[in-house]
Amino acid sequence: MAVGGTRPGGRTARVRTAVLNAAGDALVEHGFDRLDLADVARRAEVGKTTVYRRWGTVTGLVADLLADMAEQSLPRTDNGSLIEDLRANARLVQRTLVDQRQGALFRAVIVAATCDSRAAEALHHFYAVRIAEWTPCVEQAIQRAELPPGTDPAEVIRAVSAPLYYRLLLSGDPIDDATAERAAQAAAAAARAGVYTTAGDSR
Amino acid sequence: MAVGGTRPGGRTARVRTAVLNAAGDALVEHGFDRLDLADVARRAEVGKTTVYRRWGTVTGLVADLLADMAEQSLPRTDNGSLIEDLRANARLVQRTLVDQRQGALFRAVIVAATCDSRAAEALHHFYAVRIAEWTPCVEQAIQRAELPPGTDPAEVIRAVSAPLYYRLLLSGDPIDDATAERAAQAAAAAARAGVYTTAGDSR
DNA sequence: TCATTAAAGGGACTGCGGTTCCGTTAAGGT
DNA sequence: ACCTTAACGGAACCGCAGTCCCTTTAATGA
Repeated sequence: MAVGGTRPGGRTARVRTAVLNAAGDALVEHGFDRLDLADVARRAEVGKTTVYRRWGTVTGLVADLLADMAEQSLPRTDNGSLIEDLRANARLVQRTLVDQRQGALFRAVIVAATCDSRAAEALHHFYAVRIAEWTPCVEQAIQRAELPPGTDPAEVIRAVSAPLYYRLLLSGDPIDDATAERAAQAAAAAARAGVYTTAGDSR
Repeated sequence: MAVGGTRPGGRTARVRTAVLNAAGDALVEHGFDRLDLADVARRAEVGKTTVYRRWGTVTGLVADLLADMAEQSLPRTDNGSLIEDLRANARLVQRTLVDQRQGALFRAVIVAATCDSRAAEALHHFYAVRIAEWTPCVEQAIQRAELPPGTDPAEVIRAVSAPLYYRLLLSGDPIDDATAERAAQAAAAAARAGVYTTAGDSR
């Protein structure tokens, strides 16, 4: 007999992906604040009760959606030099944010994080992982003596993304190729100048 | 007789400030998604109907709140050198975002902008004005030959804020003095390296 | 001071997001 | 193949955010 234990079998998994996809669609169409769980259930061809039981709230659902997105992260490519690596990273982020669907999802997920602590935790984890994936390229640059020793790798990677997100969320300016290029160049210039060394400030 | 025309007299203005203050309090306490207009009305000691009639939606109210915030912007100080000016700017933004009330308000306003086009417009205008206030310090730096000619002033100022907002919204890392200092130094280093020149890239 | 009329107030009403209850389906162990 | 039970589904139900309607207040001009 089947005593205790969770049941991650076929149906449950199928429902989860269906609901997560539907939630993504609904978010892209209506945005975070107009998200109706009953509508998600309808799109997923799933009982409304199921959605409420398993996810409960909009932020809970979005948090799970984020966890799902985190699983399918593409590995970074090695491009030989710091600036090439940072450029590749900037382009990747740019493409993601500009993409109709992905951009809307990111906006929704960020919004959810400001409202709900679980979503916030998921988001912070997501970015911690993403950043960690790219830190090796900075470490390599330090070994190549492209950057001063003691440079904080994570800070360099974050510096590449920051201007792009600034445009996405605050200024509304387009996130074009030139923006990505500038973001990569700026991070590289600041890093070379020793701004991100943990020890101290070297002008 | 009083024919036509709006009536911006005492009571109306009094109601507006009362509601805006109450909305701010409620936002700080509950956050954007838990904002209830009836609750705002209660706090403002104003009829629920009035709030719905004049602002209609949560995003509408937040948009007006932002417009109100835009009016009371403090003028920038002149600190003699580029790095000192950027440092002052970074500190100002840092203080604002760290402040319990202001930080929550900014988060709410940014969230509203992702949901509602009017709020988005208000937000973009707000930052355009804020940025414009600080561009003179970059222009002065160009004249002093601290920066290469052709440097885009707005881009430099945005570069200072971007890492701070990144922490506020995405990573959740603390926005401390060191962060502000690094933001100012990084923007200055990138600008000196010619990253923000419109002409082209001077590595 | 008085007439006029924006604008605010109060309270009943309603549509819908979210919950509850209970019957049905299928995963998975034996 | 069969039994057990986690998980899903349908539908009635409920409370409250948002609307409507009508009354009251006070800003403004003559």
